[in-house]
Amino acid sequence: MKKPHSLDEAGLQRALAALRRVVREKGLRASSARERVALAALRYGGHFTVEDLVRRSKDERLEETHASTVYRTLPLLLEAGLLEEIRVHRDEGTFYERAFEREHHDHLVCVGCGAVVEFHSEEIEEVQREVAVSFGFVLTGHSHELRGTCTACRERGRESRA
Amino acid sequence: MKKPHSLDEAGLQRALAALRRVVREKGLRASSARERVALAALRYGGHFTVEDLVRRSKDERLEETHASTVYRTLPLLLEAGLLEEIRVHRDEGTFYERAFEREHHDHLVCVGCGAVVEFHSEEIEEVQREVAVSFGFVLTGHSHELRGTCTACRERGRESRA
DNA sequence: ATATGTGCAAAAGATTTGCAAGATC
DNA sequence: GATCTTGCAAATCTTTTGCACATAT
Repeated sequence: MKKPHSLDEAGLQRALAALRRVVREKGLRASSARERVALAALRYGGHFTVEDLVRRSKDERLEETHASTVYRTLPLLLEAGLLEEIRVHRDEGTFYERAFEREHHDHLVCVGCGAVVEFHSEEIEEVQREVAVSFGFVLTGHSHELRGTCTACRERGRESRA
Repeated sequence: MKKPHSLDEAGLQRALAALRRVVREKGLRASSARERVALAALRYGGHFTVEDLVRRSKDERLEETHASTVYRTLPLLLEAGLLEEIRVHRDEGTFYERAFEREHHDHLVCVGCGAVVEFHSEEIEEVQREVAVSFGFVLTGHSHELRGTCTACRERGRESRA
């Protein structure tokens, strides 16, 4: 269970700067609620939902940010490259994870116990680019999730069948 | 725009047989509603939603199958290998496509116009298996979607910026 | 006969939207 | 001051569930 090292203070500032840049480009205005959500998201260790952000977006005065505001802010955070949407986790809703200043990775999920492993394959990334080019596309992103059963779950299966 | 050739009558029968096998294995019973949904799905050319299946699941007497029944049937169709769930298409809901007797493929989507291209890379499939093995997993499935901008959309962008 | 399947309505979730009040440029 | 933002409530949408009746084994 590798814990993703979090951004330090300087990293947070760079991330906020990236957000402000996008906000400015779009002719929008600075707002503290938006930055509260961004900080909550950037500080989050693993995968999180909108609900999680609502709860953790409290500031010193314990002001929460409403869910609708979080929903309105998310597209900006994605566009600024602070977060990525992920589709791991079975039923439950939509999850996100930090993308800013973090190496890209995809996920391998156990359909038995839900364990999630991160992986990265430069070979796959390369083939993806080739595929895109061959169809005249310029890649802007991708999502790639592998599903399978982990060793532990296969053992468990064997027992219960015995 | 390559149209996926559809299953012929014999193929439909093989698919229904696969469904019946799963149904029997689970100790469930034969039902015509389930087969109506299966047929509607198998006959569908491209990508479709639950709503689409409801509309097209009419039989000779124009009996529709209720959405709740479609929802209850889908897991069986997936398990029987008749369909696959896909995550292409931006906002809109969940889509499915036929998987039975059809070569596996993934999708490349244009974020500008929504065009969807199917691709297949044996090299990627191979690396996926290697990755899974390296983490002690046995693969049961995956979803892989590339996003980018197609040639036409890039041209359009250039014009409007001009 | 008994257990499963289906239609229908209601419930449950997640996300979006309209609006009045508050913040920013 | 004009315009963007936010909180809040209500509206939407998709999917799930409870139940009474229909159907299959």
